[in-house]
Amino acid sequence: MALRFHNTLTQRLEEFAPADGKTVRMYTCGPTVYSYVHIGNFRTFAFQDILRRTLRARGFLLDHVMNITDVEDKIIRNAMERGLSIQDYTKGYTEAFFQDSATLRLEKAERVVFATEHIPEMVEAVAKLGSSGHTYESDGSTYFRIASFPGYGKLSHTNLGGNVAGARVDVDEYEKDDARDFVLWKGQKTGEPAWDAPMGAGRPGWHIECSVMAMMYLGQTLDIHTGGVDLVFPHHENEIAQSESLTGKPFVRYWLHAEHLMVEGKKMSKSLGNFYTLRDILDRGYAPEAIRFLLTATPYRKQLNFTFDGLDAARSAIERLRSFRWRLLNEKLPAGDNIAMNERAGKAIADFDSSLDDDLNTADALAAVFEFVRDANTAMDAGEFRESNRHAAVELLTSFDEIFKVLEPTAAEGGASDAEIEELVAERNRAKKAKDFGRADSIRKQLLDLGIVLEDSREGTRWKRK
RNA sequence: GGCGCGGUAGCCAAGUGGUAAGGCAGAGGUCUGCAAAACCUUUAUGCGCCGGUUCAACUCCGGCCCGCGCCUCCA
Repeated sequence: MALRFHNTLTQRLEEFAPADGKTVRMYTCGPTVYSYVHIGNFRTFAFQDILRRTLRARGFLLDHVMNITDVEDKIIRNAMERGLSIQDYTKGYTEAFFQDSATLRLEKAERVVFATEHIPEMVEAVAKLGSSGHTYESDGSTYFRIASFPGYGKLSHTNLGGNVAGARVDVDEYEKDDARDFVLWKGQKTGEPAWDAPMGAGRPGWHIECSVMAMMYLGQTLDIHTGGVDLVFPHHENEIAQSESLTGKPFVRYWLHAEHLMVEGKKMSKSLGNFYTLRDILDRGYAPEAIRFLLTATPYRKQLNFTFDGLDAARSAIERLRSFRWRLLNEKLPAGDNIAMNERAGKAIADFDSSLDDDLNTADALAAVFEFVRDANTAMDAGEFRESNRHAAVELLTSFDEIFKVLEPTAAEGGASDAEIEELVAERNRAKKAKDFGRADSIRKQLLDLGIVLEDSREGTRWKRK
């Protein structure tokens, strides 16, 4: 079955292939670095990571651009309050974002681009929109006139010509012809950082930033553009209006949007204050893999309610997979081959792949893996899993972990070294052999206090960090 | 009000017009110096509610109720 994605533009499941058949050109709206991003933001970035890895597993090359918005109202306000340049203010948050992403094992986009490094191109785009009659100036700022773009609303499927009764549109705050017109270029106010431009000193609006950088690196029509659902309107709608007004060509072939991470039934957000940063959760002793698993195990188009119970469940689920892998790699197995078992593994891999092909159905993909783990464990217990079956099973785990990336534990900082632990385990095994169980138990206890759990088996003692 | 997503076991969560995946948690059992791990059994006569179509619907159609999101910066 072919790879299929739900396209927000058409509201349908569509077969996907890059326009050139080989390289997927995709753009992701990255963070605005005015503070730490929270794990709700990371839900979307984790989805993009699953997307990247799946595309590559299908043999495509990637040219993925992620922007960093490093000039914006909150950044300017906070930087000015602290007497810092916007560069100095954003630097730490940008680095923290990269660090947190790496901690969650998110691949870095092929190109990470900064808004402040593309101002001339944005100025040029605004000027070009002006010369083609899409803009107007008001109070020093330049606005995009929505009425000049007939397709406006096609992504969010809203008819903006009608009334907006009930919507909280505060018209008074703006000097715009139409409440939905949006700013392309913000005129400088006293003391604010600004760049020179034909339309007056100022700074770019958020929307033009993404259009310009996306098309500059990826061409006039992108294969994929992703973000959270809250960006559908107005951000992505505005990107379409600007971009297509500039080029006359479709801006994006496939729009993919991730649903929100919820907390106690509400969207996790800075403004509600109900958010956790990655650091908050790591401080509570959870491993990054558990967080990654939780964020990715629920398909991206479904709202995901974040709970610590959910994190506990994720931790246990990963542990089950790791235990199976340990057994697969270490247990002595009867010689030979069990053809049925190889076929079983092959079916699991096929199911895993086709689930991901189906709009990245991670929950279904995981089910294929866990079902195989149960069957393989059962076969091992019965002596029906043979030496030569290892290969196919390892292949499944490899396919799985190329996407989910949770099997390798994150190395603990500090604490006992592997060598020290091995020594204690060896000593305990000597004590066990001598039937000195008191000594053996005290070593078990000692290691447990260090966060090390022991599991005895016929093949020896396995240890793992809690 | 408009647009969108969703309501499946204690929790999380797949799914199909033909009789409910998977994970976590719980209970009982096997194994075990201890402890784990693993395995087995067990936990939804029912998939928000009401109608309709059908031999058959959780799955299709109609209506309704509820939750969430967007419509303002926002992943």
